Amino acid sequence: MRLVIARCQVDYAGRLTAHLPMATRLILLKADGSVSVHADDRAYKPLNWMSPPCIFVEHSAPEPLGPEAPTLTALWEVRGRDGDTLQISIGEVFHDSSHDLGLDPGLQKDGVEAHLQALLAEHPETLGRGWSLVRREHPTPIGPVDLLCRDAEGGYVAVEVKRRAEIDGVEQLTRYLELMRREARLESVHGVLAAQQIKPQARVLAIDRGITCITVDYDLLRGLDNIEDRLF
Amino acid sequence: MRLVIARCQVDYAGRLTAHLPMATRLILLKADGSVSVHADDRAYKPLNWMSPPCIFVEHSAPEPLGPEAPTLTALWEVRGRDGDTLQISIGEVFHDSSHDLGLDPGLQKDGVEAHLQALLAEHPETLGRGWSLVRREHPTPIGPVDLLCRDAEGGYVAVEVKRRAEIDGVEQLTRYLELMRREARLESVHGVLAAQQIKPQARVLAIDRGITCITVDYDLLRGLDNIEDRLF
DNA sequence: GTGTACATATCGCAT
DNA sequence: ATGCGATGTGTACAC
Repeated sequence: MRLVIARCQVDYAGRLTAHLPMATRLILLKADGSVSVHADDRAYKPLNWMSPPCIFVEHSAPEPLGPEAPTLTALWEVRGRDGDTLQISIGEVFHDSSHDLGLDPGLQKDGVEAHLQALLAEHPETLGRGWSLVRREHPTPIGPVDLLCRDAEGGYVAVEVKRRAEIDGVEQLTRYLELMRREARLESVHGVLAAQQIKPQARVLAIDRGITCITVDYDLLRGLDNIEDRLF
Repeated sequence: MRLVIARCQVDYAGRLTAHLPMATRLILLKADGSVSVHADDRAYKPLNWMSPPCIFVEHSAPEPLGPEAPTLTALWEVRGRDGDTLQISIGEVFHDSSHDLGLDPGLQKDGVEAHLQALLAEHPETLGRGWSLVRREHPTPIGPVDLLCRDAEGGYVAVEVKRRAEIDGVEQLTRYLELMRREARLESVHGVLAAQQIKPQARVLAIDRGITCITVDYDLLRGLDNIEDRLF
């Protein structure tokens, strides 16, 4: 990884064009070939970047355009796979260092939607008394429904699981229901949106479409899971 | 901006929990208080981060847990606004430097959807012969339709503009059309999806719903605009 | 490879 | 603040 702090001017041309006037910034060159240009704010997103795979070329510094023009020390050009280009004109360099970081052992995550879905699959009774799981990832022609259950009366219920449900989650479940109801067996399948948090607008749309909203308690579900761990 | 290259272990707790084992990484501390932890790959995405506003606290180095345990030089804690925490245990430090970057003059973009919408608003005849613009951002109860036009016969047309149209663009326009058609004046409003590129699945769904798909040529539109610039 | 959905999405705008 | 849509979204997974 190479860290450069320098005055620079940046021009990107690809799906859009973008221009950064000359100013002092951090230029980050990673071992994967990627290049990113950071200002002194925004934790997550750089001002400009090029994702790998890409080709980095360093041109010799062009002659100054006039006696008043800033002296450039280098011109960097990064070419992406779709013909995207990132041109970085380097002025005064304040820092330039390289570091060998090695491979990262990687990230362990917990709490994402997949885990929530697994917990609900193991404990369908938390969605409704007497409910049982038919299968996870029940296939429909346009994609899998997260959970297919049966309620206490034996009726089918399609459950869409989200961490935070928004309007597109309702649209997604609506499409699934529409297609599932074309099957005789699932003609009267009911829809349930299960999420840790349901946005008000999503709730309104869901109710308008006869979809039941259930907010689930992730910590409670994890608790159930831990109790089971102790029992077995 | 402060750049630290160090062996570190990171734990994030917030919407999810995440753990990074001890390894050498770049820690970026920006002037806005944000913190991000980068490995030598994954392009511009940090492994962990905390967006501003957040509070940074440096604790004294804890005593080693045993004679074999790695010596920690510092323990950093970053607290976000929603109670998110990022804990960084710092081991050996290979680099530590600070730089004053100043405010960035900012980014200039061109070519995004807004521009495409503006060009189509100025040249509705490129969508259909004899078409005229009624208004941009025509309001509906659930949000504005990009363009409302009238065709050569005086019929209303609602146009959703996208750079690349996918299935959710069709859903969006469908919702707008459903609500617009509740108004007597717009009872028979027609739907048009206008985009530089339309994904096959989106096209199928649109046609199934009676929505017309039009691919627009951005460069051609810009050309029309330039010609106009010369004329006036 | 395409299509689909998820993300600690982030970001910007309007209400 | 919240809602909503766009993003040079990036990323993983299934078909």
